[in-house]
This record gives sequence, structure tokens and C-alpha cells, in this order.
Amino acid sequence: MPGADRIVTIVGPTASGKSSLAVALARLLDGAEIVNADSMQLYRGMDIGTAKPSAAERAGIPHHLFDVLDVTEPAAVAEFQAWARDAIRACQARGVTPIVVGGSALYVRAVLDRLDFPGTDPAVRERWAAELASRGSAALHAELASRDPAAAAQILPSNDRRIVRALEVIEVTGRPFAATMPAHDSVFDNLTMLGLDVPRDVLDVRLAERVDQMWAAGFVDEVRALRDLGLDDAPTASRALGYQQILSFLRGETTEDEARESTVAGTRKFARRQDRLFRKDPRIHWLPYDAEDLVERALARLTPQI
RNA sequence: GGCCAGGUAGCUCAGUUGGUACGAGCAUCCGCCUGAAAAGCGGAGGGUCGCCGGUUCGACCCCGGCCCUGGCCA
Repeated sequence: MPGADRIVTIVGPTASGKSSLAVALARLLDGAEIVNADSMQLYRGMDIGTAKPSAAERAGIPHHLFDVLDVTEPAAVAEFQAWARDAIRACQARGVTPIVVGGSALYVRAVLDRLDFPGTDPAVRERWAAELASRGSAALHAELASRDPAAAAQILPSNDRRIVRALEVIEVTGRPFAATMPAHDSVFDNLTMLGLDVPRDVLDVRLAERVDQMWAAGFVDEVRALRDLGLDDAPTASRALGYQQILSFLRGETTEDEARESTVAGTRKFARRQDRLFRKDPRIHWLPYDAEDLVERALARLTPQI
């Protein structure tokens, strides 16, 4: 049965309509569930700013990996990879098609591709971070070059974060750091990847409108409430688009208008980065976001179930 | 109508006492990304320096005129 372990993925830039296509597609399939691959929709309470699908929008389709983290908890790809693969296997075990939906390119690849994340050791990492702070980027990059020339050649001397992680991995695993992403090669055989294609000028307009809608829907209040739960000091969640800008506004560092404008600008930048990243994946079938028969066209790309 | 400030990259602004614009930030385009990926790090393209005329070997910088913008005074 060629279609038995079917898995579908929907990607695209933010505000391209992934969530609604996912639900529409799921409803047409006889049994399908949605698996989140969006780093920020993992967080409980981050609803308005992440455009998380509401209960009504989910239309009774089971949604997995939404609201699984407290805002104060860090998010990590490696951890997410395990959760997502578990969710996918569970769907397949029930004979249901998992539809992985999300705009976090690395998260999507972590789920689908042969990516194995070396372990982590907070103490080791902290030590290298301290070394970096005292010795400087150039010295640490030189240090990396002596331990792992290939990695050093691949990592810019100005990229503190990658230098530290590479040194951490080398120390923790005793092996060189894989500084290059692997080929677009999935661990799943029966995969269909769909991408939503939105012209950039159209996308820019949609993004600005969506940020305005978020503000009108009470985005600032949402952030204020989350701040009371510790969002300010949250390692990952405090960096989310819109949230970081509103936190800055709440701290009195900017005006509310500046926060909103900066959110629009940041989101536009983000959307371009997503688009560039997804464009490199040759497996993706791109569909015009506004096609009248979008769902039918998506459906036509899928392999038959059973 | 008069006075003052200003018209330099798509935007906001630096800059040269006259010698090929050293520009910067943002925007745009592109690249990298293996435990913070809504994060992080890079690269590239782009300017007849408001217009016309003059002085000069040479003007974006000097002179004259004009146009435009903002402010002040009438």
C-alpha cells in the first residue's frame, strides 16, 4: 500500500494562509490531523501575535504541538524534532494522514530530514560563552580553527553564536561539528511538500494589515498578561516578532506606534527570509496562495491513501 | 512679500576650506545557518550631490538667478 504512510507538509511565509489550507485539506481527506511546525505557536498564551488558529478555525480537526510550552521555557529544535516525529508516527499508526504545517524552516527540516542534533551541555556552553566574552570572537574562532578547521572555515569569525555552539559540540561529542546543512533528503518515503506562493508586494500589504488586526484584537494586552508570567526574561518567547517590540514599548523604550511599525518591518524581513529558505527546497510544489481551486490543486498533488 | 534653515542613495541624514562621493543607518536583492531559526551572522546593487548659467585647469562644495520644502516675521 503505497499511500499508507502518507505525510503532507505545508510551508510558506507568514500570512500566506498555511493554517487554513491545512484545515481545508484535512477536511477533504478521510482522516487527517495537523502537526505544528512553528516555533512560536508552541507557546501557551501566545495566540494573537502568532496568529495561532482558533478553535473555530481548527474546525474539529485535531491539532498537535500547539500550546505545549510555557512562555518561560526555552524552545529547542532537537526536542521539537522528537515530539513531532512522535506525533507523526502516532497519526500513521492510527491510519491518519499527518499534515505538518509551519513557517519555521529549520523545524520543518528537523522533522522531515536526516538531521541529527548533537547533544548539549549547558555548563560547557556557558563556559565557552564566558571564554568568548573575555577573549573575544577572533581568539575563539582561532581556537575553533585549531580544533576543527572545516567548521571554522564554514563559520564567520563574527558569528559568536555558532562559534560557541561548535566548540560545545566538539567538546561534548569529541567529534567535529557539522557546520553545513545536509541535502533535502527526507526520512519519510511518502512525503508531499506544498508551498504557498505569495508575490512579495502582495505579502507586504497582507503583513501590515495583519499586524494592524493583531493590535486591534488586543495584542498589547496579550503581551502585558504574558509579561506578568515572566515573558520578559523568557529566552525564546521574548524574541518572538511583535512580542519583543511590545515588551520594549511596555518598558518605556519606544512608543506604541514605533513598536507596531517595527513589528511590521521585522515581520516583512522574516517573511523574506522564510521565502528564500523554502525556495531552496526542491521538493516543494508551489501553489498560488489565492487560487480559487487551491484545495483541489493541493489535493491533486497528494499520493492516494491506501 | 521679507528673513532664516535646508534641498546629497528608495527613506532619514553625514561629508569635502574647490581636485575623481570614504559615506552611515534603514529599505531592496542575495548568501550562510545542525539544541535561541519569529533567533543569529554576512555580501551586493543603488547617487548627473534641486535646476539653469557663471567663475576656474577643475565645482557637489564659490558667485548669480530660478524652483521646491520647513520655520520665523510681516
